[in-house]
Amino acid sequence: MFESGHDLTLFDQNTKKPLRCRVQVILPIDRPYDYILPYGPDGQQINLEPGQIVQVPVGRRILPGVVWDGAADEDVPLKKLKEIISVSEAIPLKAELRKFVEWVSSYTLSPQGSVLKMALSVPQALETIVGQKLYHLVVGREPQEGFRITAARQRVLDLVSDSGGWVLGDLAKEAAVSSSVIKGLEQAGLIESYFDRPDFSFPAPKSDIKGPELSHGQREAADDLMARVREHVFSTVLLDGVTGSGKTEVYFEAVEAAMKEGRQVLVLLPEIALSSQWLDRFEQRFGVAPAEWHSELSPALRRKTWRAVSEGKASVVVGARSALILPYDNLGLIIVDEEHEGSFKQEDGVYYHARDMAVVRAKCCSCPVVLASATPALETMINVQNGRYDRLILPGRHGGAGMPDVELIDLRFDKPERLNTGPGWLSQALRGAIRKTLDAGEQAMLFLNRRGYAPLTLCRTCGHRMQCPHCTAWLVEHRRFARLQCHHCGFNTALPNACPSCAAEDTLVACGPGVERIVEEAKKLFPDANVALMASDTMTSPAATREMVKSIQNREVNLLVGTQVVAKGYHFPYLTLVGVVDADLGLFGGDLRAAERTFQLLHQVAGRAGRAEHKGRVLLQTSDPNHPVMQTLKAGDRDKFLEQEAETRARGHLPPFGRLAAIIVSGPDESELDNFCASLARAIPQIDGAQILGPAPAPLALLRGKFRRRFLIMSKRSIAPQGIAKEWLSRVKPSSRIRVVVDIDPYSFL
DNA sequence: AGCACGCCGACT
DNA sequence: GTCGGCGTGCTC
Repeated sequence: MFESGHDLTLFDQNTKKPLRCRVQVILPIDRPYDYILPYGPDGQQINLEPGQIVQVPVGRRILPGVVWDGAADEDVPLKKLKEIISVSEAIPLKAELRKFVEWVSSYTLSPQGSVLKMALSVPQALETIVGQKLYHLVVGREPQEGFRITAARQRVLDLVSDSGGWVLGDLAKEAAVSSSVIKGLEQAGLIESYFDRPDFSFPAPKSDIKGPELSHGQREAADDLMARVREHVFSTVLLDGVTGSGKTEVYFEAVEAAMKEGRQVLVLLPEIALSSQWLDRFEQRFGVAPAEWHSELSPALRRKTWRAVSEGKASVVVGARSALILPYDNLGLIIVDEEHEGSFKQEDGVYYHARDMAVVRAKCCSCPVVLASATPALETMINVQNGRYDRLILPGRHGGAGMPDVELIDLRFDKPERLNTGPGWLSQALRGAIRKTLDAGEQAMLFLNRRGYAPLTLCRTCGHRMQCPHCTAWLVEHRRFARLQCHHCGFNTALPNACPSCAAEDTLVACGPGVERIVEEAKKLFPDANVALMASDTMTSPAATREMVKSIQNREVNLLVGTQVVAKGYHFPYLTLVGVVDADLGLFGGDLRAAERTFQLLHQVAGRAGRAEHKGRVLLQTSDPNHPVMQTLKAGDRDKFLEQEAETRARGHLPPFGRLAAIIVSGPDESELDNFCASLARAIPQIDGAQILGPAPAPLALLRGKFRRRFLIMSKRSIAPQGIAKEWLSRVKPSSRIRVVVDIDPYSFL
C-alpha cells in the first residue's frame, strides 16, 4: 500500500526496497506476519527490536502485535505488505517471555497468537498513558490590568492554592463555578494545568518486619529456599508439609529474600477469590498488600498492574494461573501454592496446566519455582522420585495438635452403623458423634461436595427425569430459590408443579442429597443447633464470606454444612468433628485422577478437624470401606496412598508413566459429527508405543447444546502426543460446523 | 477472533 | 426484483 505519502522515501537507499520485520499479531495464527517498518519524521524507516509492542493493520482492523525474532520473509509480495502504525511506549517483551510464548504454543498446540494474546490481555496498558489534567495555582503571578478577581474567581484561586492538583470537574463543583471561570483563569495565567502521569507502582513490601519464629525444621527449609533464590538458577522444589506445618511462613522467607535481591515474585494460588485470609497473612508479614492478578480486577487496576509488573514496580504478584504470562521485568521466584489443585488446569482457549507451565516459566527466567502442598500431585511426587524435582519436608503440625482420628462408617445394607430412624443421609453413628460434639460445646461440620437440594428430580408417576435441555446432565434442585439448575451450562428453570412429561401434579420427588438437604436434616435432628451452610452459591462476595467465617470462628454457628469451599484453608479452632456424608462421591466417573482427587479433598477436609488444643475426629460414610482411598485415609498414610496410586497408574500406562492427549470433536449436528469422527477414526495412524482410542461419546455427550465425541491418544513417556495429534489431524479437514480441540495432559474428562 | 464475500429464502 | 441468513475463508 502506498497511501502513506512517503513515496520518495519508501525505499531503502541501497536495496530500493522498504525494510520489513516480522510481527506476531494476537489472532489465532501460529506464525508472525511481515510488516513494513514505520517511518520517522525524517522520512527514514525506524528499526525495531524484537519484543517491541506495535499496532498493525490486519484486514480492516488494527490490532496489537509484537515484533518477533527472525528475519522477514522477502518472498511475501510487497503489495501485500502493510506498514506498522505505531510503536507502544510499553516496555518490549523480553526474549524470555517470547520464548515462553513459543514454548506454550508448541506444547499445547495452540496458535502462537492466541498465547501471545494472553500476555497482552490488557489493551489499555499498551496505549500511551496521558493521565488526568490537573489545575494548580501559578505562585506569585499577579493578574493583568483589567482582569478583575471576582468572587467566583477568588473561590477557585483559594482552592487551587493547596499543594495538590485539581481535576476540572471537582474544582468547578467545589468552587460552585462553571468551567468557563476556570478556563478564564488559565487564560489569564493565574492557574495552569499539567498532565499527571499516574504512578503505577505498588508500595514495596517492608522487609524489616520480623517474621514469626520458625521451628528448626521450618528454618532449614526456609534457608534452603533462600539460598536458591540468591543463586539465580532454575530449580524446582516441592515444599511438602501437612496442613498447619507452616508452609506459608516458610516460603514467605524466600519471598523476602527475592525482594532483597531486587527481584520480583509470583505467587500462584488456585482460587484467588477465596484467599482473603492469604492476603491478610501477607499484609501482616510484609506491611503492605501485594499486587493481585485475577479476572475480577477492574480495567483501571488491570492496566496499572500490567504496567507495574512490566516496569518492575510491583515486587510481589499474587494471582490466578493467568498471572503466569505477565511481562515480568525481573522475575526471581515463582511459588505455586496448593500445587495439586485441579483448577490450575485451564480448559478454555489455550489448554494449559499452570503448575507445569510455571516450571517452564521459571526455566525461561533462570529462577527457582516452589511447589507447595500437603497432598502433592502424583505427577509431582514421581518427579521428586526421579530426581527432576527436589523436596523439602516440613515436620508435623505446628502448635502440637495431632492429626485427627479418621474412622469409617460402613454404609452397606447389612451393617449396623447404617441403621437410623426414618429416612435421611446421616447414619446413627454420625448422629451420635454430632450430638456428643454439640453437647461438649464444640463445633461439627458435615461435608458433602454437592451443591443444591437434590441432584435428581423425577416423576413418581411416569418416571420422567428432569434433564438439562442443553447437556447430558440432570437438573439440580435448589430449593432456596425453588428452581432447577444445570451445573454445567447454567440453565435455570422454575421447579414445575406438574410433570412436564405426563402432566401429573405434585408427583415430582427429589432424589439423593445435596448440601441444602443435609441442612434440612441437620436442623430436624438437632433443633438446638445453629446450622449454617457454606457453599459457593452462599458465598457470593468477599464480604459475605468474611461474615460467614467470622460467625463460625466466634461460635455463633456450631453445626456447619459445606461443599468443597470449606476445605480451603480456613481456621476454625473449635471444630472438632468432621462428618463426610458421602466419601465415595468423587470416585465415580471413570476419571483417571478420581481416586487421587478424592484422597486430596477428603484429606484436606479431615484437616479442618481439631486444630487447637482439641484433638479432631473424622467420620467418613462410605459404601466401599475397603477402597484404597478409604483405607489410607483411615491409616493417615498419604505416602502409602501415593504408592498404591502410582502402581495402578503404572499398570495402565497412565500419567505420569505415559502421556495423554484428548481430542474433543464437537458440533451441533449429531450425524455430521459421527461422520467426521468415522473419517478421523479411519485415519488413525499406527505408531509404535502409542495408541489412539475412540471415538467415544464424551461423558457429557451433549454440552451447551453441542454434541461431543472424544478420542484419546495414549503414548509412552518417550513419545510426545503433540506430534501424533498434529500429523493425524492435519490429514482430515473438518467442516466449519465442527470444532476440534486438542487437550494435552487432560484433567477433566467431561 | 472478526469481518467480508457469497449464495439461497421472505419481503418493501 | 432486493434484504439478509450464516457457511467459508482470509488476515502480512
